[in-house]
Amino acid sequence: MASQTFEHAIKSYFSEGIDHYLPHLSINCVVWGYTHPELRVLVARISSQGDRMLPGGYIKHQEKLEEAANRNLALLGIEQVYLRQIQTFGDPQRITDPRISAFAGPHLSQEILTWITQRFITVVYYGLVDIRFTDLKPGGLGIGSEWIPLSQLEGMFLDHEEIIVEARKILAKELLHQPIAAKLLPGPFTLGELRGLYEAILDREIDRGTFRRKMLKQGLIEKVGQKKEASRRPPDLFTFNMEAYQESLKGETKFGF
Amino acid sequence: MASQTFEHAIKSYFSEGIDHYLPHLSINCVVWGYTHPELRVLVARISSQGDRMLPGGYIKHQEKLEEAANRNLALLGIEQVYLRQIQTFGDPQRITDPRISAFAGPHLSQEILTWITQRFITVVYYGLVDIRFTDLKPGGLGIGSEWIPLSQLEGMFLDHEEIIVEARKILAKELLHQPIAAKLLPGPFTLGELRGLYEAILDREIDRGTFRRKMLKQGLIEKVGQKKEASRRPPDLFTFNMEAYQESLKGETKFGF
DNA sequence: TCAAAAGTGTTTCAGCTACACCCATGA
DNA sequence: TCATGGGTGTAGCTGAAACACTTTTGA
Repeated sequence: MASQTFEHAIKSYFSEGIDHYLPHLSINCVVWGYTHPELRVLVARISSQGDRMLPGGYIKHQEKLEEAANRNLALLGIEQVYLRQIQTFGDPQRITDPRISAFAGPHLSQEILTWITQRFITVVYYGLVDIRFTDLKPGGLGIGSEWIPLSQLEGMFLDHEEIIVEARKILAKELLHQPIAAKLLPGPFTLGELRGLYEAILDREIDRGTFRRKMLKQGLIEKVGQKKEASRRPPDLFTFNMEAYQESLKGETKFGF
Repeated sequence: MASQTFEHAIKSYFSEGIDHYLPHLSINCVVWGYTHPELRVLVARISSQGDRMLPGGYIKHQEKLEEAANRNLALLGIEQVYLRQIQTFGDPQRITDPRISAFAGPHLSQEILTWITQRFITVVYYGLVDIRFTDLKPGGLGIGSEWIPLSQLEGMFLDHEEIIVEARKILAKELLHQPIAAKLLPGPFTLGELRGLYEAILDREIDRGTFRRKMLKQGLIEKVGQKKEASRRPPDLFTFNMEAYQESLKGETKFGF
């Protein structure tokens, strides 16, 4: 997206002043999206090479944690996203990255440099969005953002790759208890696509027949038509029924495979 | 336990100086124990009335989060406890409690008062211990600690009751995926006691026969003798087999009911 | 008519539930 | 002998897995 420097982005982020934020604390978000048949993560570029970091930022003095997460994501064009706090990373060693000075740029004030290199405890949220209805825009820390597949996590800043790996585990667990697919792929979708999503998250194959019966039996999705496709039988199209979805959250339904 | 004032405990806690700790950050622990047939939580008294808070404290500048949790628990006599981070609570409103000035005492320095009333983001851990092998000792913030049943959460400080309720939900979920009973009741125990633990956590009855077969089939517990008891058939005694326990953690075994 | 993916049917099996029945003990 | 809780047996249900079979389409 944008084509400014990371240094410029940092200055811009602190235009209000550093003392608007709580020291030692940061927010990071692992936002998941799905483009058949791949699971993707939102990352912010911090160099014109392959260096990347998780989207995030700092917390204002009178701001709730989730508000901070939402505000920092909104800077990238992600709004009204499903968010859940997953874990807080606070190892004193986590802020060491040899690239930090190279990225930051030579013209930052001492105040900002001190801020950037302090110890951070970062509260991590994960988010689920439908990539198809999301438009990224330049902004926030970083010089543009993008959706990258899980197989391309090279070059992540600090401990951000580790954070993503942890978030990945939580995602797999969560899938078995909550119908999170409804957030990643609300519809319309074919059962082939939905099954692809489950297979991507769980990292294994699922029998087609079993999958169809199980999903339909849950009563969370409903048929809305047929998809026109080339060279083969057109598959049914479904969407999640949001009323049934809300209802299901009350019970202890199992969504696993 | 001890019989000092909360004010004294606070002064003692800061004897090294406030600037040893990261501002705006605290640690709280929800430590679970089980005395047949009740689940209990460790709390610290902060008044001679029924006012209580979760054990916890602050984080040193070069200290890992889990180290901070362990250090603050060790002050109460809890050591080598199984700990897991569960959630971070950071609502700006969470620090308001009308009782705070009454508890703190009139002779605190301005520095300490400012510290106590700042905004805190608290990283919460939960712990599992066998109450039978635990000796509480006076120390830390608070004027003594005790194990209270879940039905007696009145008088908790700040949002600590809410934190316990959240931890309770996580405990119930966790039980289905990890053999956490091994930490609460390593053994020896009867299957009646173990079943009581499961029923307490899950808050429902479990069929005796089903429970026995399922537990034995998992292969995590082994018979070690018989218990002498009055007026009825003596039940078998079991312990967790820690080797099998460690092994089970690698797989994706289900421990649910 | 073929290939390909979607949809459906069916068999088998594992595991859980619920309940009945016995066992061992001290009063 | 009885009451009590512990241990065991078993019929029946549910649901998942695996695989075969049918359907629909454009090439």
